Amino acid sequence: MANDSVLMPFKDRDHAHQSCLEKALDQAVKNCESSGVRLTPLRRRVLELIWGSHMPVKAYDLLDQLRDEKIGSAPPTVYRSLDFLLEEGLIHKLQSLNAYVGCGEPLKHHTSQFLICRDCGEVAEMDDPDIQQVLSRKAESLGFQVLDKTIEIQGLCEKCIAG
Amino acid sequence: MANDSVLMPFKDRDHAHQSCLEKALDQAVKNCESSGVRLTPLRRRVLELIWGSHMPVKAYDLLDQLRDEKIGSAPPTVYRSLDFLLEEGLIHKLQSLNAYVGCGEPLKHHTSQFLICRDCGEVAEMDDPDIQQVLSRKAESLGFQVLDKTIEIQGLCEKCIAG
DNA sequence: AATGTAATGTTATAATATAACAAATTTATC
DNA sequence: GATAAATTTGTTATATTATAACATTACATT
Ligand SMILES: [Zn+2]
Ligand SMILES: [Zn+2]
Ligand SMILES: [Zn+2]
Ligand SMILES: [Zn+2]
Repeated sequence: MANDSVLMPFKDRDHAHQSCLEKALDQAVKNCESSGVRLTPLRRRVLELIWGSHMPVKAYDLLDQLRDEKIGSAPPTVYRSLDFLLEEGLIHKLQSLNAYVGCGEPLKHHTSQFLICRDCGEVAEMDDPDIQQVLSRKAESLGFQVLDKTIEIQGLCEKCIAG
Repeated sequence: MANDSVLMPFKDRDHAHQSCLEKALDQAVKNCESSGVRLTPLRRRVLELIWGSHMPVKAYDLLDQLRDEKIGSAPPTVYRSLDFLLEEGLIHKLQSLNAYVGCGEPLKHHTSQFLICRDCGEVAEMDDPDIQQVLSRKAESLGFQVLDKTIEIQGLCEKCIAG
């Protein structure tokens, strides 16, 4: 079973996360250069903080961390950065958690489907053509024009089931 | 194409909504009787207010209406009723809107997929086996145990496209 | 350097939701 | 029916998530 559709799988706790972080930042730099937008130090730092793990991060937790570092200080600081990163497709918002995760494939804009583990809190990101197709077909058959999709599956990841 | 999977389609503005409301309340009474739980006047009224239309309703709008009627008065009043109605499967929460809609098929608990029109604000509810299956299969192929699904498609309904 | 635009700072407030405890109501038991 | 237990609702306070409005700073263009 080819799983190209999994953009960001569940990760082992001891995986080399530094490379996830570096890859994400490299891609963000490229992405912003080619879009002609500015990945300022603040925006870059917010992205780094979000990529601190594969768990969704809350806006006010980001704010606390920024305050510790004497960067920014008020909600608009972090929400503006989040808006920027969302618009550039560098992060996603999980509507069912009011939290944010780094995008596993930021080079092209796309919609995703998320698997959210209720035990370990990690998130996996997919962009599965079969899922997209069945939803698109269904909407089309009802004369509905799709503009955006929110698809978030909550449950238990393989490792947490294994115990 | 048989569309049993559509539990609550988009409705014409001039449809006989009274019958939607009565059906929903009748089913709620039956549902609660068979579950041995109490559909108190407050809970019943909140359900009625939610069924005032096919548009999602916000918690604080419900609270304002209850205050006008001198029923309840504080956030916990409405949130408790919402929790009750959610647990009984009589309403659903739309995570992408922080708003609530009546369930189109409350006699059995189920997950749904929602189509949300950004123009008219109406919501259609589906429980489509093809959608459920493709998601379940995908999750299963990744060793993920599904506990809950959030599937909300935003776009334009047929009538709004027609203009 | 002067000007215009974009980004960030700052203060205040809006919108959504829950905690904790008291009072009232309903149900169960004697 | 009186009493006790459990459920529901009331009440006050607070937590959490997000935006509005306007001032200041940094950057880019001329
Ligand atoms: Zn990693
Ligand atoms: Zn897990
Ligand atoms: Zn109706
Ligand atoms: Zn519409």
